Amino acid sequence: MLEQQKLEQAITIPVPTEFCFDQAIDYLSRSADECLYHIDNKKIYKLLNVKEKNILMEISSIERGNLLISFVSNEIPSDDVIQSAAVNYVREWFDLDTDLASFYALAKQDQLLEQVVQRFYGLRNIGIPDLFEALCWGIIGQQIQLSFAYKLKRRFVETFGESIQWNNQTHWIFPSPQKVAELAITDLTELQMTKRKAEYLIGIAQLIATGTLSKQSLLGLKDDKLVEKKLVSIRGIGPWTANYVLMRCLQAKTAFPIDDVGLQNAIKHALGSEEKPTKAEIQQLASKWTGWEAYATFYLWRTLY
DNA sequence: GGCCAGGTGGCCA
DNA sequence: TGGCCACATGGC
Repeated sequence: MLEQQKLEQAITIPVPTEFCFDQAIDYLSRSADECLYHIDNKKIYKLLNVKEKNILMEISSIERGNLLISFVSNEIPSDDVIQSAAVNYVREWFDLDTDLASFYALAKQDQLLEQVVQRFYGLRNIGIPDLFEALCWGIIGQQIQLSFAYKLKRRFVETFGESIQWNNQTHWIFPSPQKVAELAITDLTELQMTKRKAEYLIGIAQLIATGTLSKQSLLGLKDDKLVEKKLVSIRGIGPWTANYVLMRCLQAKTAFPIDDVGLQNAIKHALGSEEKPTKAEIQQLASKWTGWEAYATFYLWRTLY
């Protein structure tokens, strides 16, 4: 009975050739402190807000590697708008619309990427489709170790986000810009954010809550350089965060956080070098990645964690 | 206890 | 533009 109800509501999403669900699962499993989705028995559970409702999705891999979205929990949407929002979210989250063939062709000829793409074949640039979440995650991660960044994010989400209970598990959704816009600095410094980070997060929440900044408006700009310029003009967003958000949220293939210390370390290890590469050396290496800088970065990061 | 972390803003030439 | 430097906080 229950099984039948699930099947009626399930949606199949076809996947491209170079897609590997297990790679996505491995990537998504990299931190025990991750709180914005839950993985159990190769199924991903993710709370999504559509039309003022929090809907719990279950994403799994079925025959031919295709993805299946089922809606679980109390609210099972029959609404087309909600269903298409879920499909769009998953397509963006797993970057299913990119043809990776030319990236792999390029990587085959590249000393740094050759081994890496073999090891992570089928890995997609797993994204953060929500702009506010992507910006916050970038800012939270500035200049601190990733393990601590996850802890800060968890505290932030569990303090100011919403949640539902299902199957003995709490499922969280990222705090809304409206909620964060009204916070005081001390609300965030109590979580052990620095004062400056607290200012950045609240400031950006206010820009989004008032409609001054939106994903749609950024995507409406003519090219990615303009988006970068717009983002960098916002307090708390420098070149690193702008490119990080371009690559994780706006699916910009040429986004390249060149100053990233993780990228430097990944290249150092890949080259078996004693020292981190200089910016000029990275630029030299990246000159062969034209059009695929974001994917190259994402795959190199993957070698670290 | 010192150095490092998926940096940024501000100041100075 | 490009180069310093203060900033804060946990991890190792």
